[in-house]
Amino acid sequence: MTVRYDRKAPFKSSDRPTLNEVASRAGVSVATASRALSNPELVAERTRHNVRKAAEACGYRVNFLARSLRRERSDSILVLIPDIDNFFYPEIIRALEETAHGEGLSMMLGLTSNRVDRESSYLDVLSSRRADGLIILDGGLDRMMLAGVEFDVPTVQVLECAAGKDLPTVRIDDRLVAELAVAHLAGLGHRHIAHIAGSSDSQVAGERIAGFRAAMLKHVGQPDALVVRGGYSHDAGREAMECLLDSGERPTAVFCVNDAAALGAIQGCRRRGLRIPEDISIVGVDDIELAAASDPPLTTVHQNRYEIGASAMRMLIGLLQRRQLADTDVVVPVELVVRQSTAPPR
Amino acid sequence: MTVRYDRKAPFKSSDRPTLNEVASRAGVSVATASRALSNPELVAERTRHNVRKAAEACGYRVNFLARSLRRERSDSILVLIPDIDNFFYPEIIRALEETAHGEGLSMMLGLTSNRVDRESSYLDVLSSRRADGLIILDGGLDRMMLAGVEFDVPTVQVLECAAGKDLPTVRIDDRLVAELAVAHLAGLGHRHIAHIAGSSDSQVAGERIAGFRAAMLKHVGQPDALVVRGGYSHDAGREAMECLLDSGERPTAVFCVNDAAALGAIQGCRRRGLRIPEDISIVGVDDIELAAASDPPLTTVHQNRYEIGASAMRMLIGLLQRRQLADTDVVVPVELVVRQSTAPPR
DNA sequence: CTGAAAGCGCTTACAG
DNA sequence: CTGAAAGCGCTTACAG
Repeated sequence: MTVRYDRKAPFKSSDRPTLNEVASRAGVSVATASRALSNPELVAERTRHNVRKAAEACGYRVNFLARSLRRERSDSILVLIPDIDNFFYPEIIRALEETAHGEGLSMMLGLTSNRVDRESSYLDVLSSRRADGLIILDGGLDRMMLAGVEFDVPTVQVLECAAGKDLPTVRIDDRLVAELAVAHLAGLGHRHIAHIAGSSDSQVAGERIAGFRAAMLKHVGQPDALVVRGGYSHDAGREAMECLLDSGERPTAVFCVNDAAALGAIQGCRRRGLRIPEDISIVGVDDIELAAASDPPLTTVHQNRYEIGASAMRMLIGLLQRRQLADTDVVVPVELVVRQSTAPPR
Repeated sequence: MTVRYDRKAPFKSSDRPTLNEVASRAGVSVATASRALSNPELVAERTRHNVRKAAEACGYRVNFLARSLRRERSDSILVLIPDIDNFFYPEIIRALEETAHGEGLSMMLGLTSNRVDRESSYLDVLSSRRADGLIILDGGLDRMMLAGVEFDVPTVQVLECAAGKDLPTVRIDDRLVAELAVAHLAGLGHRHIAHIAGSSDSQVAGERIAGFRAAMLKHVGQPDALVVRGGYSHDAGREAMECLLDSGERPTAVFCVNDAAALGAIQGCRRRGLRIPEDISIVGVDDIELAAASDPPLTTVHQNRYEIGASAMRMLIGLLQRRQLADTDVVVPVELVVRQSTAPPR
């Protein structure tokens, strides 16, 4: 490997061969050189061959900036996520990236910390044509709509897709998530089931609460089941669990809004001297890597995060190519995974 | 919020106002309009004001593709990481992104899965001028050098910076990491200390092994201390620990190559009926979020991942601006964090 | 302080 | 199948 980058001299892009160079080496016009490289079927085989050899000989690489300016598209996608530290996102990002890369698109990543100012500053990236489309996770669009931000770019919303009813979305059925969890626990014989919920401004949390109540009515005949506000983090789950136990409540099972909270809840139970699953059964949601590795391994509702990411990117690519929008609202299936954190009540 | 994007009609970029439009609204030439917007100090105050008003009136946004073509830089950075599922990377990515965004640069993210083909396919992004510079994590450059890939773009290597001695790097002192861990354990009175190491092709793993041996010699006077091959994952740590115990070895303390392996090792100990820290003390490296939340909270060598990412991006920005390269090899400090997974031997 | 002009490197109707 | 020409939307020496 030769590292040709010279740190003393300025990095000159003009040293690089252009299509002009290729064309003259091959003895054709730049138009023909362009065709030979980008639309080979428009050109005689002989010409094609000559141009390709010339391009290779001088190490030609197309200048995407020029191509993009001319074609009026950047072949780049902007992905906005609120918080990359969340264990939930990395696999979605991987799916997005691999799907984009497979189609020859680049992926720009923007982190918003759920802040409208960051979100709207990224819309500049779109409006300045650095990206052709937007994939936005977890309700960013909602916030922007509330803040009155205007935008006009092909967009797919992923999860937390509340307000933008009109935009294409990829999500899961959060009521079904709760139904699966409660049906499992009720099937084991539990009747005192509590729900540690997400933060109150989250649409996902709301749907899971509604699903929990509906499922409790259906399977246990209990309309006003116990719901505690918690959050999506380990700490939030632990604190909610400790509060719950300290308040004198003693459910035999707890359905937690996600795995992080469920793992926190397990820790909270332990601190109060309770064993899992002997004293309390715990169910999470997400099926993060840690769920299987925890002690005990966590029963949870699996989300296919790769599929969520891949669907979203495919949908956006379809939008950009103006294919029909048949699947304008994809619901990715979920599935209960039974492990050792749940057991019949004693 | 108005969603002006019309799904039936093609998305026409030509609907958008150009500098030409702004110029004629303001009654000046495009040259002056450009200056008023990009280099306001070159223009009379009156003119500046008129141009800005005109730009605002028609909702003008600069076309970055055109600007980039003209300026011969994309104001975009490519970041290549092997594996986003690793808990270690997200905070580095956040630091990279925030630092880049703070300088008005976009960040493109490429995932390589440690595969040379993916890595070199991303070099195309550089050579086609979609990005001005490269930040590469964890030895990708090494592999490419071995594979004979050529490239010539401003680059900063982060961690696992073996072969490219000549390129700017940001890393930690992996020997010091081992020294801190062993000194702590030896200070508690441990003499039978084992090391669960990383995979053998990793330079980081090699340095930590070397540091471990040196520290064992220094603090315990034992030159051939026990080293077991493990890996960077929870499972690898657990399996290594189980192997170690099953082989009849019974160290009183174990220094693990990272936190994931350390948490796995704790689980392995538990499965063999051993308590942490009463029977065995465990030290990790990284200080991932989980380290503090685990049971018991893990003693570990903290890496400032945010600083690693931010330094790398700052260094690359410096390179691109041809500032001097004084700090061409930054070593980010590490620090021992003592929690409850270590105690004196019984 | 301002404008006319050249040019960044491509792609693509339009003729031939 | 190929070439000459226009143009994507900017920025920046160069004159004035």
